Amino acid sequence: MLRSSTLFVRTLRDDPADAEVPSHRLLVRAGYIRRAAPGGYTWLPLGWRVLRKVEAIVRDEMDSMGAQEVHFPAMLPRDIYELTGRWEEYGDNLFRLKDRRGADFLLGPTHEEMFTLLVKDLYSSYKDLPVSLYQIQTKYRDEARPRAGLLRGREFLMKDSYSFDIDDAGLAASYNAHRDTYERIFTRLKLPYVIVKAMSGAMGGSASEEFLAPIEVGEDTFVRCTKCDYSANTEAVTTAVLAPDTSSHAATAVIETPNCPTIASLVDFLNANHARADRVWTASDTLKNVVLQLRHPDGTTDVLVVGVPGDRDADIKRIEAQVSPSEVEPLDDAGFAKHPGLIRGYIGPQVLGATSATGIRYLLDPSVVAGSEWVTGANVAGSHVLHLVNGRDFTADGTIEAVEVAAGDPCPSCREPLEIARGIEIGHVFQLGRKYADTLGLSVLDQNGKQVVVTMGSYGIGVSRAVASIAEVFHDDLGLKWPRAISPVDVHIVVTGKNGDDITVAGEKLGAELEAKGLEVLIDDRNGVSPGVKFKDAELIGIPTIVVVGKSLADGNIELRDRHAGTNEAVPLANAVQRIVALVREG
RNA sequence: CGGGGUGUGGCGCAGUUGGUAGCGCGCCUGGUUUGGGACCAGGAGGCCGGGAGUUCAAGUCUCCCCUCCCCGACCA
Repeated sequence: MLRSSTLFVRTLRDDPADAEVPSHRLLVRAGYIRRAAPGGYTWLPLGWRVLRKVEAIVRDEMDSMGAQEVHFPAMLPRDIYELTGRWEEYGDNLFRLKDRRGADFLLGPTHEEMFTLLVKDLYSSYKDLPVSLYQIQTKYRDEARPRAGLLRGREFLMKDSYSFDIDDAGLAASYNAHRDTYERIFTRLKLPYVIVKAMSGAMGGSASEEFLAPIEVGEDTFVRCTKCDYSANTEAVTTAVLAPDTSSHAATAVIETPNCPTIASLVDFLNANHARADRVWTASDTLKNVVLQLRHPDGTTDVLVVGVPGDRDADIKRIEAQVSPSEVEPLDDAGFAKHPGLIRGYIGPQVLGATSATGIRYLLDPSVVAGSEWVTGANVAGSHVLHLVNGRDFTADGTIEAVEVAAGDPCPSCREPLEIARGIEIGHVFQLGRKYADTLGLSVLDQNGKQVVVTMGSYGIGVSRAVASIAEVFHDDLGLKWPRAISPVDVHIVVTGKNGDDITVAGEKLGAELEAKGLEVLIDDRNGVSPGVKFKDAELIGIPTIVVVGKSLADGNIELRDRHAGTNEAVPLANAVQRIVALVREG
């Protein structure tokens, strides 16, 4: 039985000044964690219990899916990470250190290399596969900006697992098994989640999905449909395919538009001097041509122009994800100087495209559908052109997802509006493919005696981050409200009596009886502490069931308080054990 | 890494034109209290983030560095 009188904890009456987000504030205030280093936290007894419970659930489900637990050192030698180039590639995010002989080591930020080499070390036949291995391990990343307490630290606890398969079908099966397991884990943790498509970037074609807990303080932005179950990382959203515009259009007409280098000035000018009969001109009638520079890995550069509706912004990150590994930036003045055909503020697609006069590559956002009509630059300073039709008057070299995704955009799956939300990344499943196996030489003999490169998946759950995420979901103004499965104890008994009186004796007896039934009990046995203080502490600490043994004992009752529901029920002392055990057992 | 803020007993804060640090909570002792963060009396506890400088004298002024928080960049 944990006793408040001796428990190593100190609750704080005031919020710590350096904590902003609720999980950080409350975990410190209720005595679960203390900051020990930049981006590093000490787990106090109550917090350590919660962390271990989360860990136990993760372990239980991983074992159930047939994954096997191993444990690597956190301190790893440089040479292995040289093999995959990640000693350099990781940059400043990698903690590097030297031993007494000057040899380089690192603190593992993730363990793909180690797992790959371990399997290579032990296995050499297709008969050994598939296999999934995992560990629950402290990870180190020298984050540029640790923030929000446990949500982004430089040292944190993570479950990482890796699957090894002989072929793509096997990888898909392992991936799905992990995905299903993650769903079970987060369900047991009571963490709400959405599974969003993530960009797989340079890895090429592999599936990757993130599990996001939809919480405002999260760092990841995603979209989800207001109607169907579509959701995706903002970078990975695909535009709903719209029907071509088949209406007839007037012939193009070049007009003088002095001093209209911006979309806003152009729209104002049009409404003042070329008013439409049916409605006013808006930014969405204009075609904006964004000039970008691609920087390729070999150091060469290219100019790319992207056409987007004038009321939308281009999302450089999203574009970059599609031209990876090239980097994307706006074309600078020097770049413009090399392309006199590009008249800033008056660029139109008539001079763009691989087969055009300039030869500059030109891609359209899919929202610029075939047959649609636009107002755009005439490639002459002070002139624009009306009624320019995609397909009739100009063509592009192709399409690229370019506009910044906005709330209200149509869902690619059902056309209903999308909404934008924030989330905490609590898990990630990723089909790695053969990247690491190729580089590190992990292959096995197949049934024909031929060497086959193994295909891998990697899967992560932030265990310490999950604790913070749960605290973000389950709290109120008074304090934390843990789900039963991960509460540090099952029951918090508050006795309001003095040492040795009937109330205290009854409280102690109840605690012992509950413990005998297998429940974990915290009893507030502090002498001389006023009931108000004990109630406040109990609410702050957030055990889901609070039992008050106090003045109602005179009527033979105890009080059963539900921290989640906020209810307070009088229960005869004689029935208390049975009631409380039933409550805890039903979860 | 850019921008903004911040740093003073365990926690929250004050500290004037430079004169050697104070309040509330918490903690200790004694007493009175005991159903919503009690009261009285007496105590303990601080290299004022660090370093260098200006000055007879620095929490306070100057310079450099660091921390933490927020926004952005970055983030398997």
